[in-house]
This record gives sequence, structure tokens and C-alpha cells, in this order.
Amino acid sequence: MNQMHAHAFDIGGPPLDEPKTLVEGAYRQLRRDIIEGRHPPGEKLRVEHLKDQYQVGAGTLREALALLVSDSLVVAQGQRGFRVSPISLSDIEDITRTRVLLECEALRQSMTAGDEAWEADVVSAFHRLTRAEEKLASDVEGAVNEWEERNRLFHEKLIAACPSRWTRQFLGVLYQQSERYRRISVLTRPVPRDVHDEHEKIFEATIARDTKTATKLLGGHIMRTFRAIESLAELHPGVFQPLQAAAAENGARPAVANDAARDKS
Amino acid sequence: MNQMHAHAFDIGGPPLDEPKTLVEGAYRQLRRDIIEGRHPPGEKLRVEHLKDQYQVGAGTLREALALLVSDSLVVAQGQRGFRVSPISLSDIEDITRTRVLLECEALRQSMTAGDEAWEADVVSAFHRLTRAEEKLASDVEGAVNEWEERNRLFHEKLIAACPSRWTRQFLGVLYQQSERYRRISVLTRPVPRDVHDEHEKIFEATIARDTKTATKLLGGHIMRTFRAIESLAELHPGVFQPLQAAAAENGARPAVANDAARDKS
DNA sequence: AAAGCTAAAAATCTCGAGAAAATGTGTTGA
DNA sequence: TCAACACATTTTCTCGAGATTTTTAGCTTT
Repeated sequence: MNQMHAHAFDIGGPPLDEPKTLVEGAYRQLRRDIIEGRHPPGEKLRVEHLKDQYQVGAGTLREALALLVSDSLVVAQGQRGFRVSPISLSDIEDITRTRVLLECEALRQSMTAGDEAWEADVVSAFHRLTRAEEKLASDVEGAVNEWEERNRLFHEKLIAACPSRWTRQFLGVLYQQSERYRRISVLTRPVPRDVHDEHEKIFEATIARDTKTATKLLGGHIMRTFRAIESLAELHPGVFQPLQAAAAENGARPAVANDAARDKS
Repeated sequence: MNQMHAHAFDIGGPPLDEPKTLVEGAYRQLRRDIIEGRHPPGEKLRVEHLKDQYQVGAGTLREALALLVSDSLVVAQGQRGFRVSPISLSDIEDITRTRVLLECEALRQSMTAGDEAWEADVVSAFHRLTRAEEKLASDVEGAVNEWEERNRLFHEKLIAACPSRWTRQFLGVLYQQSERYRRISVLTRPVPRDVHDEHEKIFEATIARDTKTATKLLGGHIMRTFRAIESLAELHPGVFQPLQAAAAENGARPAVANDAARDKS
């Protein structure tokens, strides 16, 4: 059955199925806008404004927002409406560590249970990711979105043979979260380190069925992504923290670094 | 209007406060009704019927159902309404294994980071659980609900000092799921094995800060609960499986326990 | 009888308006 | 200057009714 609500790992990038309902359409658009940072963390999501923007009734948008709570992308506060889930550096670290724990275990199980068809999918996904990384290096317009998509698919295919649906579901949620802050950091500086080499080594170890090496590399890879964000946050203090509290009023540009210090006085 | 239950310890969730909105009220009541099996797995949740039962408008109930998707207790199928998440034996095993992985890791971290206040909370929660287990043995009316509540709190307190909010959140979801099928199985047969002894040994190892022993015992404890369900499902074939597909038509009595028992005679 | 088509019934999905609550603003008084 | 109160605006929350889709039931045909 085509589940209306699905997490990141469940839905393929190109919309294979059109949204069957307005609620689902609004849900998908909103999810995309949140993940890609058009609705920054902490922003208040006013139904009255958003219903015009997304061309649906108030009740419909409300339901879409309620569905987004499933992905932990939106939080609902009693009589005070909805807002985008806040992000802090410690939260990002938590997301990363939990992801390492689950994704390494999932890869281990996937490598144990995976058959030839799975292997072929992994090869294919790695190939596509490689091509996207080449385009990214050439600084082609719009290559970032494609790279994000293929990076997600590569990670997804790696663990696709893991028999635990719950593990995959949780990883889907965590991946969405990490994509959110990765996108934010990209706004400041493009990816500097050699991710392709990391991906390649993970890929080779996986195909060689070297479980120990593959999980170790994958864990290091995820952790290193976080370290990059971390050092970036130190260079630009208040890139993440303010977004949590400041809560851009109505789509206001995140007036990030300035306000942080003034709060104390 | 609002709360019709008379029990003192009504709502198990973290918030002791009253629901601030009708949506939240319907959400909590529905969640309770699903977990306790009044809406069995797979049942279709018709808004038109439920809005009368829960005394709210259609849109309100719809939003409450959307919120329940967050807990993976309800699934939404585009243009075909909502239904209670199905359960199968393999799903239960998945829930159990994932729970073991996460809960053991959480306990390890909790035991490492926990201070005296945490220790005191664990002692208190264990004491309460012990009392509830005594009542359960005496076959006191309504003791099951109290035991469930305190069992949940004991497990929750054990990992309360784990610094990972995401791990705790995922465990909350998994625990709700496991409570759901545990309740179903209780309809057929009361808990036979000596859970108190298991709890006591876990408790002692935790307080003694014997990480290795504590996590090993906890893992075995959770796994053993599943084994009990599993053997029960073998004795009464079709206790869980049918609930997935059969999907009681319109609030039809699932006739779980009765049919299963009759099968044997 | 089984399969296929048509019409009625039920359920889902959607919107706009109105009541309740929260937020913002201005005024008054110490 | 600051605090407190009252009022006005915004926003959330809620319901009922109408349009679209799915499901069911009955009827015809092979």
C-alpha cells in the first residue's frame, strides 16, 4: 500500500507517486522547506500565514503540521501553535552519536544478510554518488541538491538489507535531522574535506564484506561530518545556538551572530 | 466533556497537567485506547464514528490521529483514512531487538553519568514496582494498570541519566509498542515467570554500578519477555497475525482471547 | 455460479467562519 | 524610568457543511 506518510529513507527522491491529497502535498512541501532551511530551526509556524503560502485551508495545513511532528521536524505547543524544531550544537552531537550507533549496527546486519541484488544496488548508488561528486567539484549549478539526494540514497542502500524495519525508520528520522543542519552549514562554507575518498573506502569494504572495517569507516565518516560542523560553529559563534531561541519572527533572515552577546545585558 | 475516567493515576505520560486543548485530549485518550487494546492492531479508525465517541469535531479528531502517527501507533493511507498500526510476530521481534540494542546502550551511559539524585530515583522507582508486584500477586483488582505504569517508570528511571535525548525518545516509542502487545498477551494469560527476581537483579547490578552485568541482565530481561510472547503465539496460533490482516471491520470485537482459547479445546 | 458493470451509500477530504486564547500596544500612576 | 492595567489585534482552536473519492450492493451477462 502506498503509505501517505513516510520517512526520509522510505521515499525515493523523484516523487514516484503524486500526492493523493492536499494534506500530503502540504506535508511534503513543508518538510522540504524545513529540511532545506527555508523555515529555519525555531521559527514560529503561523497557520494563518502558511495557509496562503501553501494554498490550502487552515485545517488542512494544521493536519500537515501534525504529521510533521512524526519526523521531529515540528513541535506542537499546547495553545501556542507550532514551530520548527530547534537545533543546538549538543543536539547535533546527540543526533550524530545515535546515528553512529544505529547505522553501524544496521550496516553490519545488512552486510550479513545482503544478497547479490543488494550488492548491485550498492554499486549503482555509489556510482551515481561519484558522478554527483564530480559535478559538485565542477561547481555546476544545482549540483548540491543532486548530491544531497544521492548521498542519502547511498547511505540508504548500504543498510537496505538490514532486516530491522524499526532501525531503518529511526535512521530515516536521524538522517533528515542531520541533513537539516548540514544544509545550514553549507550556506556558510562548501564542503572542504575529501568526502569522496571516505565514501569510496566505505564502499570497497562493504563489497569486500569486511564488516569490521566497513562499520569502523562508516562511524568515522559520520562523526567527521559532525566535527566539521562543530569547528565551523566555533569559527562562527551563534550559527546554530541563536536559531533555537531567537526564533525568527516571520520568515525573518536569521540575524544570527549579533544578538547572542546582547542577551546577557 | 473531558475526563471520564475515575482513576487517580490516570495518564501515564510525562505531563501531569490537564490537556490544554481538545486535540490533545482526544490524542491522549486515543493513545491510551490503542495501547490498552480497545482499538486492536489493524482496526480501521473511521473519523465519522470516532468523532461521536470522543465528543469532538471531525477536523479535531483528524488532527489527533495525525499526531498519533508520531508514535507509530496509527498509519495514514492517503485517501483511505487512518488505521491502527498492525502488529506481527516478526515486528514484535524487531521491536524487541532494537529495544535491547538501544536500552542496553542507554543504561550503560546512564550508569556512567548518573549522580546521587538519579540513584535515589531508581531506588524509589524499584520500591514502587516491588509493591505493585506484590499487589499483582495478590490478584488485586486493577493492579495490572498500576503495575504497567510502575514497570514503565522503572525502566524509564534506569536510563534517565543517559544524556542522549534521541535515544530516550526512540526508546519511548518502542516501549509504547511493546506495552501494546504485552497488554494483548495478558488477555490470554497472566505473567507466569518471576519478573520480580529479574527486576531485582537488574536493580542491584545498576546500583552497584556493575555496567557489564546490568546491561546483560537487562538485555536478557527484555528478550525473555519477547520469548514469552513468542511461545504464547505458538500455543495459540493466530493471536497476533490475524490482527494484522483481519482488521476488525467496524469496532467488531476482535475476540482475541476467546477464539484462541477455544482453538485448543 | 463467477465475473463485470452501474448506482447507491459511506467515508474521506476540504474549506470558511466563529469562539477562545495569546500577544502586542498604549495609557496611567508611582 | 519602570510597573501594572486595560484594550486591540493577532493567532490558535474548533465546528459544521459541501465536494470528491472509495466502498458496497445489486443487477446483468457469459
